[in-house]
Parts: sequence; structure tokens; C-alpha cells
Amino acid sequence: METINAVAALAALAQENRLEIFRLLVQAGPEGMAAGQVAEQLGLAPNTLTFHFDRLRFAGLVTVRRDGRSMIYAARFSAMNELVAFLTENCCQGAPEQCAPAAVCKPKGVAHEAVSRARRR
Amino acid sequence: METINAVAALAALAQENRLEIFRLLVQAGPEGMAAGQVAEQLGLAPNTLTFHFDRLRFAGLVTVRRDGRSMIYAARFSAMNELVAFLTENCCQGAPEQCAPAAVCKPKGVAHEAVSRARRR
DNA sequence: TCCACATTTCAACGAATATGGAAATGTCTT
DNA sequence: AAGACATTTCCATATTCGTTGAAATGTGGA
Repeated sequence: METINAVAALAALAQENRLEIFRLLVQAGPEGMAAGQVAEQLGLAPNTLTFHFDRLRFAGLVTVRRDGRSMIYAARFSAMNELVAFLTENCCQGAPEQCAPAAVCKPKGVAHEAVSRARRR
Repeated sequence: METINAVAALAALAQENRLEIFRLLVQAGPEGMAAGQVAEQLGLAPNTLTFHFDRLRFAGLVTVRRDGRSMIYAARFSAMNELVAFLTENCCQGAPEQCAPAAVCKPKGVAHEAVSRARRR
């Protein structure tokens, strides 16, 4: 992961509403959630939610697909793991044995997800 | 970790220069680095650097101590691990077995560092 | 087609952020 | 005490960000 991408991801998460949105999606798992469900759970206006979803999407943190009238958003776990790996890269110059980058959340079926899927609509 | 603290930490890291500063400190390990060394390696003006260090410090991501004329900044690994744990909390409702929060960087001697040390000068 | 529903787009506003220059503070050496 | 060095504080400025309201788009059912 490049610094610029990490900054984008961190900036996307550095906002109370977006962080809660993302955590909700992380908890929802690879299936994702409809925008309306998220709006209901967090009490956000639909246009505000769209704004935040866009941020998360451009940062590569979520994907979207349409299901009837609803848009289903899902966390992109590979991006989250890459971000964590980037933060801890070469930690302590690798000196202490306990210090090693590691993926923290790998739900089945998304571990090797293609990056090109990140920004699709 | 509370949402508000996570947002503060993420916001602190969501800036190119600060992210590089933090990564430098993570790589430096618990010993830390003098502000001047960081300034030299990243080519930042001293006042700008102070501004960014303050951000990182208020977010609980780094600590400082004085050593002669120099200020030695060090990454607070426990904060980093808490942040990662917060992001991945209850991932996929705990369903997939591979999905579990985990500390990613635990250099010796700082694993159980007291939180009260986070904001000292 | 007409209507209801789900979400997005557009325009506008106040608040927060990053950076620069100049001056001040604290520390060491002589 | 004086000067050099390391870092911090203060002030000003241009840019970015989050939210709101109103209107538009796309989808499914009667």
C-alpha cells in the first residue's frame, strides 16, 4: 500500500459517522448492508449518508452493488488489512520477535479479492 | 477504545506528513527519535513538525520526553493496537473462524504501558 | 403510466486544517 | 553572562470538510 492510499483510507475513517458506518459494515460481514438499513441504525439523512459512502468508496474501503431499489454496501476487508499492515510495517525494525504485521480479519471468500473491484459502482 | 478516541487517532494519522512521522517512530521502536532527526529525515520545518507532533500526542499516539536540548518522541504501540482492535471489533459477528481482533505489534516492555503516560510532556 | 420508495446530485454555508514567517522559550557550552 | 542550538508559540491565510435543503434519478408495483 502506498502512503497516499493509506492517508485516503485513514481520512475516510477519521470521521465519527463514517467510522460507525464502516464498523457496522465490518460487523455485517461480506454480505454487506443496504444503505437504508445503515441510515436507520445510525439516524443519518440519506444525502449525508451518500456523501459518506462516497468517501469510503473512493478510499477503497467499501464496495457497492444494486439490489432492486436498494444499494448494498460492504466493507472491503483486504483494504482494512493492507492498511493495518502499512501502519505496522517494519515495526521496531523487526527486532522484537512479537512484532510482526498480521492480517486481523479475513472472512472466507474475500481474502484474495481483486483490487479492481474496489471502486466499481 | 471509544469511538471519539478512535476518530482522534485516525484523524491524526490521516495526513501525509503525520503518517510518515508516525511510521518512522513505529520503525524506530520504543526508544523513539529526537524531533530534529525526524525533521531531517522528512525535510519538515521545525514549527510544522511541532504542530504535527502535538496532534499525534493529543491523539495518544506518541509520547515525549526531554533529553538535553532534544525532545524524544516515541510511538505508543498500545494505542496503535487498540485502534486496530477497535476497527475489527466483532468482525463479521465473529462468524468466520479466521476473523478475530489481534494485536499486531507488541515490542517488549510496552505491552502493558499505562494509559496515563500517553499525554505527558 | 402513475405513484411510492431508495438513493443520489447540486448548491451553499460555517467550521476545521495545514503551512509559513517571525519571535520566544528552554538548554548546553564556554 | 553570552551565544549557539533545539524546539515551541503566535499570527495570518488559503483550502478542505460536514451538513443541510431542495430537486433529480432510478426501480418496482398497481
